[in-house]
Amino acid sequence: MPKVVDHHERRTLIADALLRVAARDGLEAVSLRHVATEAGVTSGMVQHYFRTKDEMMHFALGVVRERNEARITAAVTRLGPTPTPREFLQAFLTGLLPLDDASRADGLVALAFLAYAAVRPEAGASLRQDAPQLFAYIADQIRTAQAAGTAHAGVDPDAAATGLLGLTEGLGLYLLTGQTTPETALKTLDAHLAFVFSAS
Amino acid sequence: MPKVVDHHERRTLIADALLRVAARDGLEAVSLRHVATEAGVTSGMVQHYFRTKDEMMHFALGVVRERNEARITAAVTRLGPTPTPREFLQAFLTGLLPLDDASRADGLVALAFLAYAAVRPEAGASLRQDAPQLFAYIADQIRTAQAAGTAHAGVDPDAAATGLLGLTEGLGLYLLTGQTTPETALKTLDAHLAFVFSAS
DNA sequence: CCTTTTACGTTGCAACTGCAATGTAACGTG
DNA sequence: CACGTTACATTGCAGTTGCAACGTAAAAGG
Repeated sequence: MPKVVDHHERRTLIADALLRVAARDGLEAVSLRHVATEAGVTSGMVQHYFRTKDEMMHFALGVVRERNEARITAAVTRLGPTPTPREFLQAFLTGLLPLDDASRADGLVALAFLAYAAVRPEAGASLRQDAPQLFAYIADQIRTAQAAGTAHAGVDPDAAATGLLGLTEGLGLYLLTGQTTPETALKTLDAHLAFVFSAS
Repeated sequence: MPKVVDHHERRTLIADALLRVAARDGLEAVSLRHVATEAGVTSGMVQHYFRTKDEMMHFALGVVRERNEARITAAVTRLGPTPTPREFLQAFLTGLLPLDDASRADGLVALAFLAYAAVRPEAGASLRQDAPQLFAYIADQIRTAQAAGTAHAGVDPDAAATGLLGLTEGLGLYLLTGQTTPETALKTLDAHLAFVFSAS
């Protein structure tokens, strides 16, 4: 085995360059040569690590997902060991929002990929795969709170979970397009949480 | 003045072809020649009615907005003369959701344009321009309901308006990506309306 | 040392892109 | 019936695209 290099590291390096290009100029500006120059390598090297452009795109999509996941787990672990369901959800959903520059850039890319995947079923599947568990998990949090008496018993956990996630997604969109401010978004999210959970 | 043709009609014809291409293959598949063949005309004609591709894009974006607007006003006028704020909002927000095939196609295109505009500030402005009035209008509906005693007095009308619109947008996204069903989306929207308004 | 495998770099190509340029036919107007 | 304006169609061009083909250097294994 000659000239050993960390394949995954190289691929991530290239994918990072791709994401920078996408965040700056949009996904349609992503070409082999653009990504290569952005990464400071030759286009031949890009071709060496990704046999096709679609393969590169797919890998980059995975990187975005990983980063988002990392952001959320970071926000949640910052909470401490035993958060209440409401605290947990508040941190979780806030972690989903593009509030700082880094997550904003990722959000823009994610938006571009969403449109990209909307007309490419096979790429869309990769986005959809973990959604059901997410819904179920959030619904469970609400059920737990209901059992503990800290959430209103009247609300349907599943509908509430969909509502919370959908609202977060929508607020994220508004943030990305500049139709609202971080303060308003956070306030709105809190207001919705107040609908689901009992006083404070 | 020779050979009189309805300019606007031709442009709409071309824009419609563009939207079909965009809905089927994504915005990046939109090229002069693709649009021309889809419309069944020559690329020369497309160039005749749009001096540049950006001009064509911008026009098509306007068509999408108009169609959306028409859909909403249709849903609202279907209500009858004196709807309650809740009925009105229910119809309004439901009209925003991509529930049938036609609005779904438009929604996909709108999503693509959103990503497109996210990295093109001048195009983004065209999307943002009517948002503030929309927010204010919805907030006013809630205020009216509060004055009439049909909405909970405790809720902040502005936050609730942002919440309703954001949720609708998020649900629309979930519908487009197939992460939820129309039934669930409508149920979730209803549940959120129930948070804001007093018992049905 | 020598061979084989890997890691690139370079070049080239066919396809496509937006767009300018140029042509032609038709129609209303003087 | 000219004639100028408008409505297209055709062609061409420079730039970009994804990708294949080929080349070279280096390092591990025999």
